[in-house]
Amino acid sequence: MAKTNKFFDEDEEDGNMGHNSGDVGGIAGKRLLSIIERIERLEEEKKGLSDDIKDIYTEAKGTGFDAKTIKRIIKDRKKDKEKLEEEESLYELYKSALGML
Amino acid sequence: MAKTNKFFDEDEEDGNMGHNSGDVGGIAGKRLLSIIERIERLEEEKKGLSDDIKDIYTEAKGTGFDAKTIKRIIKDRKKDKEKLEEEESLYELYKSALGML
Amino acid sequence: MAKTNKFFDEDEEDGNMGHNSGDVGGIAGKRLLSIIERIERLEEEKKGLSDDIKDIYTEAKGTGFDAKTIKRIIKDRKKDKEKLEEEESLYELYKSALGML
Amino acid sequence: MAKTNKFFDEDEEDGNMGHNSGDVGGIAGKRLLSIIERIERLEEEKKGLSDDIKDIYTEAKGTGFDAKTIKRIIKDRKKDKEKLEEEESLYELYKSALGML
DNA sequence: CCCGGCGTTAATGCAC
DNA sequence: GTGCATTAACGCCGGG
Repeated sequence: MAKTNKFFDEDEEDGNMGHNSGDVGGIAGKRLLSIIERIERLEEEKKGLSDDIKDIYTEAKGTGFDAKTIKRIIKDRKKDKEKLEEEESLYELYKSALGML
Repeated sequence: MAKTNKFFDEDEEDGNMGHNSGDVGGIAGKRLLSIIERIERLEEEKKGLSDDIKDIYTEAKGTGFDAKTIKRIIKDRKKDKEKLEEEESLYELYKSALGML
Repeated sequence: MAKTNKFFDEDEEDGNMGHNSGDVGGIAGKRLLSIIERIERLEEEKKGLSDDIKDIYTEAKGTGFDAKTIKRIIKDRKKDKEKLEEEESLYELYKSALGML
Repeated sequence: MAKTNKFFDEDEEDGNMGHNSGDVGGIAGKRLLSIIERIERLEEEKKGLSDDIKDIYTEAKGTGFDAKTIKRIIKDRKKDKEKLEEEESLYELYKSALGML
């Protein structure tokens, strides 16, 4: 097997376990489950926020605004912010190159 | 103008205003700005969560787990069990028809 | 099974075949294979074109041009062709209401 | 200027030209345009092929095949057999560790 | 030579 | 159900 993986590639201390049983269902399984559940929790929160945003657009449309144009404005504002950050990072880079950090 | 819009399509009460003054810069502008800022706030929170998720994957990789497989598992868990089996059986059927078994 | 599929959902004329054997390995399999091979052929051609494009970028870089900037130019030229004036005017209107001009 | 560029960074043979006149509008401009147009031509061809592929999927759906499954099959056929089995076994392992079998 | 970031492209979900 | 907007996956690229 080329790829390392959590279950089989580490040295096995326990010589008594059956072939390839490893940590299956054991500690690594618990860690894996923990990772998965943390991610799932965060994704649910993300989904909640997406729904909130969608609600705002729906409401805005209901009062006569055009959602597509609003999205475009938001994109513009984002771009402006990024441009400023880009300038900042270039500034930091130059300072770094000059040993001013 | 085909599309309704917040600024020009409503009945105008004030016959004295100069050309195109309407609500521009006034109440509708304030409402629009409020909408935009609420959305931007929520999108920032979403971005934060996305970053958190990315961190977890990074950490998981660092301890020997395979991110791609984890994503696949999470996808499975989201999917209705019946639908999943249906997809699998169709997949096997096609492979069988192609002599890929 | 909810989804229609080429092999099992059509009325079976041949009452002698085993349950669910259908066209597996037979005519539908041939049609499926044909579909797949046609798609694969086209995807190979696409890959060839992608490689050609990549070669041009490599050559351009070799003679002192900046690939990233060229890509940006090409994107701009594409966008120019797509621009819709109606959206443009509404966009300007909203920006005006926000004092973004 | 950090990045090389076709117009200003080369040694100037012609000492009489004004500051920064370089090849702008001259030979390098022609070469750049040629590069861009060659790329655009190839990208159009790519787009044509993409459309052809889309047509085949549409047709396949029209005769009862499932596009999603076909895509999965094509993906499989592209993938190295050994790598595919490796992925599958890791996937099964993770499911086993999670008690999803 | 590996890795993380980025740009492109495919897949999903949503609105009409 | 179809087209579109968002989101996720893939592959390339430059830097460490």
